[in-house]
Amino acid sequence: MVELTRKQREIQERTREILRVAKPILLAEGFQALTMDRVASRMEYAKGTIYGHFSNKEEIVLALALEAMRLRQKLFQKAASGTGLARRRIMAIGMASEFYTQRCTEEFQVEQWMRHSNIWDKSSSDRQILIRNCEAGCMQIVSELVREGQAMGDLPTLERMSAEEMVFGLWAITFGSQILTASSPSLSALGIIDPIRSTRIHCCQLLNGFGWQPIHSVEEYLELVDEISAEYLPQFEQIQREYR
Amino acid sequence: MVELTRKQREIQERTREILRVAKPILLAEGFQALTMDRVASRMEYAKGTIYGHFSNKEEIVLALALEAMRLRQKLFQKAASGTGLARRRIMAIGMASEFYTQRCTEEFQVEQWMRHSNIWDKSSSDRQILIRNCEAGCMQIVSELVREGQAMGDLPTLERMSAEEMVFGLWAITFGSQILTASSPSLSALGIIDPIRSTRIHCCQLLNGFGWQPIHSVEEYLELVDEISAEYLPQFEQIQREYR
DNA sequence: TGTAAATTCTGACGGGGCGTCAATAATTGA
DNA sequence: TCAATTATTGACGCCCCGTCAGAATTTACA
Repeated sequence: MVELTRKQREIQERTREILRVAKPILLAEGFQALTMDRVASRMEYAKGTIYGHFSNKEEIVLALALEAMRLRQKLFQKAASGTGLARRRIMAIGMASEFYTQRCTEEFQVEQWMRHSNIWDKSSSDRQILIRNCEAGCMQIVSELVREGQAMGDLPTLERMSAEEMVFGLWAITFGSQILTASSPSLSALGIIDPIRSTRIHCCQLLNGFGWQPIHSVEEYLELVDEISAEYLPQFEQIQREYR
Repeated sequence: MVELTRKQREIQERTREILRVAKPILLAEGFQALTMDRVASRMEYAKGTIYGHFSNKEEIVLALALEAMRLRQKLFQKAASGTGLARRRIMAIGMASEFYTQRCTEEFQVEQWMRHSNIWDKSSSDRQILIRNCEAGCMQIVSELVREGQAMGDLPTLERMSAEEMVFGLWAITFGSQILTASSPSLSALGIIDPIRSTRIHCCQLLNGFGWQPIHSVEEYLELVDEISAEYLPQFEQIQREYR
């Protein structure tokens, strides 16, 4: 690693400070409210200085998103490195994902901002690549578990369906649920009282559908989920604390 | 219905014209590029006149989105009113949804813009309600089929899980897949070669997981899907033509 | 320590979009 | 025909973006 001069360290620290200032603005008042002038005046620096760190406000959002995704990846790693059969550890990843959405609300929100095409398209491809890599990292953690399940004989391999494609199903179901939950405030008016419970059940049924042993009844599964949840919660909270 | 004066009809026609002008701008160049000045100058009207129809550009997007969702709803209705058991008709709705994403690309995209919180939050609650109602309408079409399946004894009812909550699973999986497909250009780099096929399989496995008779093997299911697809395609295309 | 070069910081500026509203034009109705 | 009503216009004030010439500060070296 290259030695950094005091100046360089100061600049790096300021980059972090910009993100610290920008985050609450973005989260509390939305992307419109996040203006470079505002960030600058809150930091008591001139606007030009901020532009020295981020060439537009979209870059700030992507930088925040990368931090957020790193946290997600750590939670996934922790879940994947737990005990038990592959299916149990896949479930733990489900819990990690739930924890992230529920307890790291702000990070989850930032990830949503990142996906907005206005924002994504205006930021540099360097930063986009970093994020894609992180996404691929998360994906890989899960698909390794699927491969493990297949290798152990717990999960029948399907003709022309890779581990990644199976993960795609779980990803879609949790991601879809989360987006719908976040963007349809009237979900309960539509008859969906407890979307988290529903999502858990759907994941279970999907895994059952694929014949992943041990098959669980919904009741068993929900109990098991609570058990796993209790087991990992302290570890997830630890990771969250370290991140702040 | 109230009689409209010539003037009123002209105004209504102009509202439609605004949407016609705005749509390609939004789709080809994004929300940034959609400016009131631009719409006005293309229509050879003053900006103020446009503001007489839509009080901001977000409203234009929501108006476009409502049109799009009406089309979706019609496709769903057609699928739901087809022949066969409830499970077959649910599959037809899957095909409708696929058709919409694949062949009504523009409408699907507009729906995505609508979901952006910047846009959603800035438009009037009147329009939001119209959209919510349309969404609820789509939901209801599907949940009726679930109830029918339960009533016929093909689908076991689950303790504390409503028809709507089951639909939520299908909705999440298709919606999630579609968003991921649309927003992750690198999906094939992640190992997901054919996301549509994957999504079909996941839906099948979810329904299998819930024990919805007749249970299909993946192979059977994929063949059946092709058959259903061929059956409905002309009808879907007809609806699409009427809409344009 | 003094000073010239290099680096960092500043904020005024041009460009552009938003939404408004007083003024103007067109239409209606008596 | 003409006053009242309704529709249309576009200049205006406001705000934000991203830049860049010049001021301020730091560094390097005699």
